[in-house]
Amino acid sequence: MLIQILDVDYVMVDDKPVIRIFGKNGAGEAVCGFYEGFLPYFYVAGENAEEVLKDEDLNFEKVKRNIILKHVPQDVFKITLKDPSKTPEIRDRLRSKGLKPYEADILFKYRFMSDMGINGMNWIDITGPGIQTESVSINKIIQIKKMKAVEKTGNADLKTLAFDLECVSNRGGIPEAKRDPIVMISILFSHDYKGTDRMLLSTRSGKGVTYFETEKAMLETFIKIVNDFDADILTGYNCNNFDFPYTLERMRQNGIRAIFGRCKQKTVFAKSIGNRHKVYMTGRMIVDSYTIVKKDFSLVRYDLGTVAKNLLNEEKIDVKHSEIETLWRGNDIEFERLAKYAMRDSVLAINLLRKLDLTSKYIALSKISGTLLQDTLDGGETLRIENYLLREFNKKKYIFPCKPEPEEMGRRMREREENFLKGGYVIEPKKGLHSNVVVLDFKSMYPSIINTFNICPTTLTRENGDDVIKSLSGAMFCKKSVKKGIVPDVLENLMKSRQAVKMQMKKETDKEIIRVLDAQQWALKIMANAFYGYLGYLRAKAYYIDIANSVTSYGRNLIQNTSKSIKKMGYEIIYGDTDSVMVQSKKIELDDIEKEMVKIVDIINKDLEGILELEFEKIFKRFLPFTKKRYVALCFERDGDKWKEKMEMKGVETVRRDWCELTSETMKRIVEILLKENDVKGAVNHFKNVIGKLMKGEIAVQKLAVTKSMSKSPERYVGMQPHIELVKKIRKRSPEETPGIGDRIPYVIVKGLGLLSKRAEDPMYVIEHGIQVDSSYYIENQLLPPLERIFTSLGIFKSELMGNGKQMGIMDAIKNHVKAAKETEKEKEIIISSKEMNGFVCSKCNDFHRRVPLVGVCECGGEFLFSSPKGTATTIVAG
DNA sequence: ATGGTCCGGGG
DNA sequence: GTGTACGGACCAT
Repeated sequence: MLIQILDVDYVMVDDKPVIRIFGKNGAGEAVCGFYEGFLPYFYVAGENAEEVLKDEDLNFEKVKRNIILKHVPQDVFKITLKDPSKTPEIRDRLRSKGLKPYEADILFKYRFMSDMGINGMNWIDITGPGIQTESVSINKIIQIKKMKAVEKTGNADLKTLAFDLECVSNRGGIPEAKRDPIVMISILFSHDYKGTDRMLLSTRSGKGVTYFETEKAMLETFIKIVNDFDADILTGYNCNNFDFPYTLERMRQNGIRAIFGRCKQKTVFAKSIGNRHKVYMTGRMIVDSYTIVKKDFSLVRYDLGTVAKNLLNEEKIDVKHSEIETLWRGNDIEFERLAKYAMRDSVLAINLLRKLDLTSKYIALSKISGTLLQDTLDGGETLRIENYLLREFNKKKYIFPCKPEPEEMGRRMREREENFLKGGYVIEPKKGLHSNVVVLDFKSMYPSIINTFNICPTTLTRENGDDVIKSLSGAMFCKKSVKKGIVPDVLENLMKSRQAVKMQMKKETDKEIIRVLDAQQWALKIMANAFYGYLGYLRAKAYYIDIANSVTSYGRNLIQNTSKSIKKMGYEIIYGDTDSVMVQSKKIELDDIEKEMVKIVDIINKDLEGILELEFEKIFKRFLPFTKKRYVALCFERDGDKWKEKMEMKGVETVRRDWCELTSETMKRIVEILLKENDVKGAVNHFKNVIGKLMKGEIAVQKLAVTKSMSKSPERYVGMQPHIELVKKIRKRSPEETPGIGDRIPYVIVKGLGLLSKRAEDPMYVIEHGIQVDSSYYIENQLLPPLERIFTSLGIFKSELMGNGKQMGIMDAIKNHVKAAKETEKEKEIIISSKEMNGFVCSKCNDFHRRVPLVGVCECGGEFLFSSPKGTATTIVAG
């Protein structure tokens, strides 16, 4: 029978481990395969290992294996035991006698999967008799006699259950699982469950609600539903860190065993690490939409409301957290609103998963690396690389080192301090707004370097000789002809596979298959690119600083040489970073530019070694660099016989948590005017225009609001913060509207005297009462900081931006100051001095203000002086 | 620059 | 479970 592997674990039966493979067959049925007779083992180097462990019931076998830094097979012991859980103890005994264990920290399930050549989410063909057992909640159980991996592209039909909790705390703030009960559980099913796709469990009765007298009864039913529906995936929004740990704790409080995985003996449990949790469940997977969205999409905020609106264009039901208790205790209509709210959250969680197809990429990563999907989702790159490398090492009779122990970590850290890891080479960008700049980059630079120069832990050698290549940073590696490295080989395969998948995609017409293939080629790229980082990661099992440094030194050399050659051909280099150079074209039409550059690329490529290859990547019709690693560009990329246009921003955020909409909007528009319209004056005018509108009060108040959340009661805040001061204000004037702990509070800064925080106001209140917002604040603190950087790179200073009629006190002062300086051609110094200026001091009362407290004069009526960091006021502001 | 702390998401 | 460990923004010396 063919099954797709969802999870693997083992249990001890009669003192022997039995591996259990949880999967799904093509018909969408859950299947479990039992595999007996596989025993845990590991290796140790050192003659007296047998002597050290003579009292243990172990099997010793003397074998020859390859190890890193030795170039002939070594004698080692293969130690086989019966119980996987005994390994750490035996491993540590060996270590305490100075012996070096290998592969002694590999989870038993991964030992098995690696040896059998089976991967997470891949298909296997298992054959054997069917058996009956009460240990798992699955009907189809096969005693595996034969097993083999099978190539199959598609995925089994997976059942998903989304859930969401509501609980009330009578003390305000986040409910405490030890104390506050769950009052509602909403559930949404991906597949029909008893004629419905949703259920709402609650300890209060109402319309459309399944009522329970006690929380205990409700939780027991929840368990029953999960098991009955037999979900493959459980999801929720932030369920890893809230819903699961909370549910599990409530089950504990109620004396219920959390048996809702596919093993009837193992409970679902959560381990807490700080305020973070990791949830373990056998046979099913937990996919938290929040975790993935946060990783895969760039948004300002990640609350479910924002996420649903931006990514799905679906609305969350608007219930403030502080309202939940009121609604729960309220009348029927209020209760119904809470019920709808609860249900919607489950709907959104599952919609995120399905409509955004959040799992495909991770499934592809699992298939390639071998890691189980759950671990691919929870763990990082290191886990995937090590899982993959273990298999590749073993194929070549290499044994893999263990995780570094504290002593080794110490050594690595000291070594790194003396001989630190150097990165890529960055060419200083040429200032200004450029047109027709071409990006040439090295195709998979680091993987190609590793492959070309045979850089690998298995080729690293300390003995010089004819068959050795000395890298630019001084490390030595065996020549390919003598010994091909495992990592170089693996990378070549990954890159070749990716090309093959891309070719296949071009021929394919089925949308669903194209989607899977696209995820696959993406995952192959991700895996290939992760190797360099892995080899330089301090905690990696196969970390060697020489290796990481060799890779980057070749990279720097390549980019420098390439840049030099292109200059020799008579072209100007505008910018370059690590694996790319940006060249000034002499043509104007996109097609001409491409032809011109392809010629250059061909010349460069003739002299490159191995699989290294420079590529024409794209054209920046307009290119505006600010500093190293920060630029905006209007980019044209080839798309068949057409050109695809897009805006590209590197290191420049157009949205930030603490910026109001006006700032983001203005920034986007100005970048657009500069890049698309190539109109510097137009950009300046737009900026002036926005400022003009702002000062005339023509900007919608909502666009000026910044939202922050209140995590504790206002009294407990030590410093002064605008949104907290606003809460205090609201409490005084309309206590019934006071926001609660955890609520998000939007505010705008209004005109008036006194501290900034004291001038925070509710946007709605501002509109209703026609209060004026503090335009100076918005100019100085919201608009100028990000935009000034852009304009400065074009040689336009604050003075020019702020000029034009309107008297603005402080602004005018700066303007005059800059003007005076300009006359003596000393703009640069001004930029520096205005950067160093960190506040204002009143000339009369000596009061220090970090920000301009509006209208340019101090509260006492005195004028301001700029103040430098050292505290000395330097420049007098003219009134 | 570097180091520590706080907070996110959820209710 | 052959456990193993967040990450970015922001402040403070």
